[in-house]
Amino acid sequence: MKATNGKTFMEALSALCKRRGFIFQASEIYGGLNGFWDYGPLGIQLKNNIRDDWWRRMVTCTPAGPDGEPVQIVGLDSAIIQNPKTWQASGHVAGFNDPMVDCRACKARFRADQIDQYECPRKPSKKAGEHTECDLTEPRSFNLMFETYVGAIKNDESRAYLRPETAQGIFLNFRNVVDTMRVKVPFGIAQVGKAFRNEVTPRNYIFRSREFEQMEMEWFCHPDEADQWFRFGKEQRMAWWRGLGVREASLRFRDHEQDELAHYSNACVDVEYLYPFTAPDFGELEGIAHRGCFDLTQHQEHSGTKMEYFDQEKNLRFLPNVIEPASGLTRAVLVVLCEAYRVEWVPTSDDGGDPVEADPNGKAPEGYEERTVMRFLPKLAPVKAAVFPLLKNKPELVAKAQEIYNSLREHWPVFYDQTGAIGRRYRRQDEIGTPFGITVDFDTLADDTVTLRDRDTMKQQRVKIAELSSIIGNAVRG
RNA sequence: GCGGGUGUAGCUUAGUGGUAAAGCUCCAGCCUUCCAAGCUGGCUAUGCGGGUUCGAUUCCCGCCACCCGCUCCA
Repeated sequence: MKATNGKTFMEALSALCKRRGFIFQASEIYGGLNGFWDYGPLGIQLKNNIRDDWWRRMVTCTPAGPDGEPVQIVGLDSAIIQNPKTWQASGHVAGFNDPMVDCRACKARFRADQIDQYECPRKPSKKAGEHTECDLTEPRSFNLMFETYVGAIKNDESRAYLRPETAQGIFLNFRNVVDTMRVKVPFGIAQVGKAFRNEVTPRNYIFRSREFEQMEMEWFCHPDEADQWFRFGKEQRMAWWRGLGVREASLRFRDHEQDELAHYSNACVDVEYLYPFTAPDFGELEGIAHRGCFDLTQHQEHSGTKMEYFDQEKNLRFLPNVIEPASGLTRAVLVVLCEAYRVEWVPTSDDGGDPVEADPNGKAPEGYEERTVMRFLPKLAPVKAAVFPLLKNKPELVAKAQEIYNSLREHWPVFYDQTGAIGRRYRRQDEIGTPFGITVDFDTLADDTVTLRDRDTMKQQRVKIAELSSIIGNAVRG
C-alpha cells in the first residue's frame, strides 16, 4: 500500500510517530530490541486516552443490559507475576517444556517423545502422522512465556512467568471480588495491563510485540444465559470500536471455525480491522470468547478453592460461565493511528474550499499544497488545543496568550507555541492531531476574542475567550 | 525459524580507501498583523563488533535492527 513519495503507508506513519514523539524503538541507542517499543510523550497520552475511554465504557459508565439496567462491572489490577501454578491450571505451561510436533492438516499438537502413543484426531484407528493427509512439523520448543526467578536462588522451584495474558489474574480473584464487592452474577471484572509473549516473529510495527498491553473483561454469568451475553458483548465491542472513529468499512466480525478454537473456548468471534499491511485482507483486533467454565474449573481443581457461586434468590449453586472480550490496547493505538493519518491537499487561497485527500501517486495540483494531519477524535487527541500569540515580539500578545494557556491547561493537555510563523505552528499541530488552534491577536486586547482554528476544515472563527472552555469541553466529550 | 533486501543527521538524498556535503526539519536571534515566508547563526550522522590496511563510512566476516515474502501466532 503506497502513501506518498513512494513510501508505504506504514513507513510514512511510523516516521511521523517517531518525528512527533508518539512511538520510539525500545533501547534505540543500543540498536533496538526486536518486538519492543517505547511510547513517547504523545504516544502515552494517546494510549491513556484510549484506555480511559475503554475503562469508562467497561467500568464507570457501563451500558444498559437486556433488562434496561446498567450492567455491573468492577475493575482490578492484578500482579504481573503470579504463582506459577496459575499457568499450569490455565494450560499455558502445558506443552511448553517439551518439544512439540504440530500437524498442519488437523491442527493437533503432540509431545514429540510420545507421538507414537497419540491417535490421529481424524482417524481414530491410526496413530498421529500415519494418515495420508498428516503434515507434521519438526519437533519444536514453545517458550511463549517469559521466565524469571523469584528470590535470589535460580532453580526450578523459584521459576515464575511474566503473564502472557491479564485474564488469569481476574479468575484468581473471582472469589475475592464476590466476597467483598456485593456483586451478583451476572457481573464482570475488567483489567488493563501489560502482558508478555515471546513471539516467534514480532512484525508489522507495534501490531505484534513481545511486551504489550491488554484490555480484558471477564463476564461471569449463569451457563443458561451465556449465549445471550456472548451476543450482547459482541455488539457492545463493535460499538466501542466505532466510537473511536474507526470507519465502518474498516471493521468486521469473523467467527472462529470449530477447529481453530483455543483449548478453553466454546465459541469465539474476532473483531477484525483492515490494516494497511494486511489489506485487502483484514487482521485480528479483538477476540470475544465464550470460555465456558474452563478457567474456574481449572483453578478450582488445581488450587482446591471452591469457585462455585451461590445464588440466594434462586437457591442455586453453580460454576459461572465466562464471556471474555479481550483486546490489545497497543493494537488499539495502532488502529487509531492508522485511521487518523491523512495526507491532504489544501487550497493555498482563502476561498479554495476544504482540504481533499491526496492522491498517493500524484503531486498536489496548482493552487494546492500538501499537509499531513492526524484526524483524531477530540476525545482521543493527545493535545486538545494549542495557544499562539500571533507575534512573539509583542509582549502584550505573549502575556495574553500565556494567560489563556494557563487557564486552559487546568482542564486539558494544552500546548503553547510562539516560535516561527503562525502557519508553521498550525501545521505542527496538524501533525500531532490537535483539534483546536487558538490565536491571540491585536483584536484580542481590545475585545477579549481570539481566533479558533479548526484542524479538519482549517477554518477560523472569532470567539470570546470565556467561551473557549465550553467549546473545547463539548468537543472532547464528543 | 527460513529466504531476499536495506542500514550516512529527526527526514530526504550526495559522496569518498585519506577533513563526510546539501535541502528540509529542529534550536537561538532578527523580522513578521493568520496557514510550513525571509535573513543570520547553531545542534545533529556513516547501526554494533571484529578483520584487512599506515589509514575503513567505503573492502571482508559476524551480530543487531528494519522492510518484503514464507513460517508461526492460546
